[in-house]
Amino acid sequence: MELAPLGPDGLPCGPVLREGDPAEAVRGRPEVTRWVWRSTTEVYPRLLASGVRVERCYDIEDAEILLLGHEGRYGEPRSAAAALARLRGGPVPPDPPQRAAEPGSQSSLFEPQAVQLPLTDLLAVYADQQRRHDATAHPDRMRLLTAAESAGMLVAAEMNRAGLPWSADVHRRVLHELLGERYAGGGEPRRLAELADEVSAAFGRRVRPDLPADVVKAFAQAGIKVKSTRRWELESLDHPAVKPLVEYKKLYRIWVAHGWSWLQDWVRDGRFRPEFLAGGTVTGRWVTNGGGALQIPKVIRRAVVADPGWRLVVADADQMEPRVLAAISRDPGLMEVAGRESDLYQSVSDRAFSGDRDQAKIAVLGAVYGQTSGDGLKNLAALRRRFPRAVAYVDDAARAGEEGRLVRTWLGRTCPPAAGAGEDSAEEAGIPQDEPAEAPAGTEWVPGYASTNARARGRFARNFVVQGSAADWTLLLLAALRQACAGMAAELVFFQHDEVIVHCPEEEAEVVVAAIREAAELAGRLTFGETPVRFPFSTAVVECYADAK
DNA sequence: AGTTTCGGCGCC
DNA sequence: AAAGGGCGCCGAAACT
Repeated sequence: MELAPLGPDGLPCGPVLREGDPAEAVRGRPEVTRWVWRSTTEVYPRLLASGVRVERCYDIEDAEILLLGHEGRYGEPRSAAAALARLRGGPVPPDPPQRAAEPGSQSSLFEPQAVQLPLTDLLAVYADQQRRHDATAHPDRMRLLTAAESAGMLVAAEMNRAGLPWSADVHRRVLHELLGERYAGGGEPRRLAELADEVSAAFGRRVRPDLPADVVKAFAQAGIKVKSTRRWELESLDHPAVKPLVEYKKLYRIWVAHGWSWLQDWVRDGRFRPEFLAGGTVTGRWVTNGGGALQIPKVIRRAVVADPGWRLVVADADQMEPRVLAAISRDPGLMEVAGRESDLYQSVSDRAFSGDRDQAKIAVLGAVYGQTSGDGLKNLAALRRRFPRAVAYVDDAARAGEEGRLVRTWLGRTCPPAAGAGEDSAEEAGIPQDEPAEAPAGTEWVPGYASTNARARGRFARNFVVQGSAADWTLLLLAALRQACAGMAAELVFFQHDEVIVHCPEEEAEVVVAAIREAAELAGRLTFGETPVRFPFSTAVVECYADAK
């Protein structure tokens, strides 16, 4: 378990530590504020378990992933051992397979470790990575990115240790209200059984509402053709089974995903402990392993309750994605509306949609997501007239994605040419891969030239630059907020894309609220440089998560 | 019997 | 009215 101290200049300042207890090593060098190590997820939980916190770190393997991506070498093994092999010219070892998380296990604590490198080798990789930062398009931003993501990994490890305060009693009460009594044998609870009976009665025969094929067949026998049993499609039908069916599906979902067995598996000692993983996705958004922590249904949030005398500070970034688009595109009009803290969609609609906020919101999100039909597309033209640079920015990204070129976030996180949008998976599924059709040279890009897969890549890339740059910003936000909370009892306990929860004693709550505001503005300046764009948060100080907003 | 994919839906 | 991005999770269905 090798780690080395870094001086203020980013250079190793020995002596270095080869083995033994890393906690002792860190304790022995209190003047060191930054450590370099192979993997935060393997080192830092052990440090925390020993009561040791570090201010900053540099994660070699995480930086390797980001640098390989930036260099357009996405498929290559990203372990420190692989990086060293590339540096020294030896055979490159493949990455070890990933392992799924078990409920309630602090997985990375006592598991077999990946290949360890002697510290001198690790530092050779580190030095090489520093050189590779210099070779990127924006070295300062790339340095900020690897630093920010390392900081995010510290935050994630600390959140994993803290856990989200969770009242099992409240959770059980909510489940009982929604689902009714449980029956022995683990079958459906009362309310679901009743709804299933109503569905069957409406069809005149036994129908299992949880089986899409059965439901489609039942509608066909009733003379109604449906392509799927998605809710929006069902709700357009005129049939007595629709209402209980939709209600069943909603409750069924809660039962299977956040019901009694979930509670049994994931909540212990008043805490829900998912495993947060910073940088788990191509876009830089976080993921969680186990427990569906980023998909807690609104009704279940009733169970997130602060400890006695403590509060939850729930903070939600206001219209994050269009504000980020303003900052990265530097569209004058969009920067102007994003320079105010007031509702951005309302401002956009005042300018381009005669005050219809919903239309403006649909148009903006449609532009960011690459909507191909419907009202969003219709309103895209109005958006393009008023905010031409902003729309051009995402259009350019989409075209680059279609053509297989690299696309980057503001700080330099790079979208692989065929990631996510299905080129690989489509290929594995046997879908023919037609070449992206080229628009005639000199013509302006229009949708429709490209193949289906290329268009999917385009939508991915379009969204990537916004969603990913937003993730860049939130990493710096978290880092700043973590630092602000360092001297207090306050703990970060939850993070979900544009929303953060801090658990703190009641008397610290107002300080935390202010800290969030300051961290957001600092993160904006650090990430995007001088920009008029503001990044306001809605904050609520509550005892129960469900009472926020 | 064990593993992978699919359909659907939760959150942003 | 109904479609675009990301992710995880579940049971069933479809495989090997």
